[in-house]
Amino acid sequence: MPELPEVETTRRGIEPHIINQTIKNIAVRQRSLRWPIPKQLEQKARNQKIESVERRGKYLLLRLHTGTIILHLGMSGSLRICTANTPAEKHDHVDFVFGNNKILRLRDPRRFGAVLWTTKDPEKHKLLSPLGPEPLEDSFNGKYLFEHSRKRTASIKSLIMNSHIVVGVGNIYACESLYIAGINPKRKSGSLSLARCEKLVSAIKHVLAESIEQGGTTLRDFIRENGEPGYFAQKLFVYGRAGEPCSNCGKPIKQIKQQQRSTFYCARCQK
DNA sequence: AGTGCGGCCTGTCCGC
DNA sequence: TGCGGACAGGCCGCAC
Repeated sequence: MPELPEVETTRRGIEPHIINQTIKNIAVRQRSLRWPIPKQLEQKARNQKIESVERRGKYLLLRLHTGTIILHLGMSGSLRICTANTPAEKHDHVDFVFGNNKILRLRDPRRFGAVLWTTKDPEKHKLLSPLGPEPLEDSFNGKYLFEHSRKRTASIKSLIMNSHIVVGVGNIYACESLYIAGINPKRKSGSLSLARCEKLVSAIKHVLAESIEQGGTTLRDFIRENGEPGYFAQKLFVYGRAGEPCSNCGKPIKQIKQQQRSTFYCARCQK
């Protein structure tokens, strides 16, 4: 479910409630997520203070003095701030209970998400170390994308969704960025000119930044830490709009499959 | 090394 | 109503 804007919206939402707060208890109701929640997590993190709430790609990092809790929301995960009065529901797998009586509660029906623990620099963790640059930072630019797309035969859509190239771009924002840049999602990565790489990078930055401003995209079940939806869905040009007229040329938006994922695009405007 | 699939899960929706 | 199948904001770990 969540792409970078949804994860960043979540990060901003939870940070003020838990920063500098001490974890009094961790209640794990379901340990079997994408990987099992490590047994030592509760003991290692208990009575530790949250020193920072950071994001790297779609991972959230809760830094403690002795280590870091790594969270990933997978396809269906969400985090909410609540209190002990709020009864845990079916898919509420983990509660982090704080000294201020607030609870950070992880819900994840499909259990593609993860809760991990590392004592190293989290950037050196095996899941984080191969990640590409943050899309909103200057190191992700047209020249970078151009150089990393040379001689590649994979479609440009799969390239920008590859977290080893750039993090945070999921299925919705890949479709939207390619539409804004006027690039056909099926185009081979290696065939893009430098100018078109620059255009695509600008589109990615624009779409992600605007979605963060709107609190992310809620299609069905994404919720913020306070239970509110995000409002970017009303600004989507192509995602989920198969058959609707292209807002530029009026031709119906096409839906195809790439890498077993739906792609939405305009065959006239995207070449 | 790069590419493309299978698989992990549950919930929802659609057609019969 | 019930049932089967397709589909859903991700991404690792394999084969080739």
